Amino acid sequence: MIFTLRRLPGSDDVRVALPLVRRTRDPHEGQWALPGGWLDVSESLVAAASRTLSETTGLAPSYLEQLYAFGAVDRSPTRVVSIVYWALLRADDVSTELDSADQRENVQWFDAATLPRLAFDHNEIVDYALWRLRNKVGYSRIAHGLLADEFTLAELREVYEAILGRRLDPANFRRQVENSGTLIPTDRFRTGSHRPARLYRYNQDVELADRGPLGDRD
Amino acid sequence: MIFTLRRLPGSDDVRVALPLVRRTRDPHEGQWALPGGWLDVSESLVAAASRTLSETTGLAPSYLEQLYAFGAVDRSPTRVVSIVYWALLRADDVSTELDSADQRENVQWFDAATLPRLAFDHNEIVDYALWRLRNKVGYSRIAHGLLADEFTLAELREVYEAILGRRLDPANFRRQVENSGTLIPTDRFRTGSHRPARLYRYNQDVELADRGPLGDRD
DNA sequence: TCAAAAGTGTTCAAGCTACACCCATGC
DNA sequence: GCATGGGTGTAGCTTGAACACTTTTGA
Repeated sequence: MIFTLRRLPGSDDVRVALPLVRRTRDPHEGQWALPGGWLDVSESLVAAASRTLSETTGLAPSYLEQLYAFGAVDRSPTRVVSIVYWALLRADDVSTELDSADQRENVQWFDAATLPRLAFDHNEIVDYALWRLRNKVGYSRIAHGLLADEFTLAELREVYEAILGRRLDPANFRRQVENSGTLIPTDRFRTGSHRPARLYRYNQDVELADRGPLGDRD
Repeated sequence: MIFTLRRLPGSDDVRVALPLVRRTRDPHEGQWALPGGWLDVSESLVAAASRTLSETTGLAPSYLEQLYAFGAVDRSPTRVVSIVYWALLRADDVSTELDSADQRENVQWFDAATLPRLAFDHNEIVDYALWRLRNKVGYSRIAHGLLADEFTLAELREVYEAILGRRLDPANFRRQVENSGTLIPTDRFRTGSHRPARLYRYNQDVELADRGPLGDRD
């Protein structure tokens, strides 16, 4: 499951988007489904997730984490246990790649809020992943995975707003994120419209204890 | 992975305890390991976890949740992917069963804080599960899974203290848990020493949004 | 000069912490 | 009576929400 942000063409809104693949074989042929693949005998779970991701989008994720193992007996005609991972892609990486994606005609990007009916139990999986994403944005720095190295506070706030689905007070957001100690101000500014905004970087030193003793392994 | 609470014989302290099984075959023969088993072709993941649990302890869990899927290539001589579940048992259920457990000589209960070196990567798995338990006690009502139907606030606080590993202020604990709306006071009291303490039940109606859209399924 | 975003200050309410204090029971 | 845990009250601090306000740019 791959998430990124896209600016809606007609409006100023930023939305969560994800790529789906059209099924070309019989269980649910023609329907859209999450990209997936089989685990190789000598391949770790993350490695398999990473490989599948790259086969679908041609990109390396900026964040990758196990979501859940789905194993109900009736979720597929044949018995399948899916160990689902979710990933974040930076918007600028995606945009440089969109043209080639057009050529993979069986891959298409969708707005996460308005998905069609998907194959298998994939709608439930997406719902759960979106719930995790919304939760996690509050207590970890995954927003970083959706931004370039340097960004303004307004851009960071846009990410939070897209994920949480509601507006945040710019003044309070600034203070909260500044006090968290995870941001380093640079001496560069983003100009172009109105008053220039200071650019920030994420502080790599702060441990987030995001995943507890699991850390970055597995 | 099975958790319960036990009162230390010598002291008044309550500690988190878990059962381990002694390996009787070659990878890590003789070492202690988490109970586990193979997934049947027509068996859901929870069902397999539940079955393994009952085969180990002869008991049904009061709480059962998927922990994580471990799939590093080198975690076992042969390739094994373990989808680990964790469970809670009520202390009183366990104590009625302890005698028969003595007969299963390859099963033994350990204090979670002072475990020996376990087989495979099982120490890491326990660490991660304990971290999840500590986190989760803060925002969900899993403490319920370690208590009888009716309990005093002091007993509930003991559960929190055992899991978190620190003392809590009785006055503040009372207010927090009362204001959470998850407890229903009964008109019964626990007598026997000093002033009788009111017994409480958990309010089954409150949704905890514990696992998000996953709910109790899978 | 004006619109609009960047950035600062202030107030209010809610929640948590520490701790003093009263209440009811067994011994 | 008195020790002890059950239970209540309260002052101080921190955090977050709301919103008024100042600053700096492009047009």
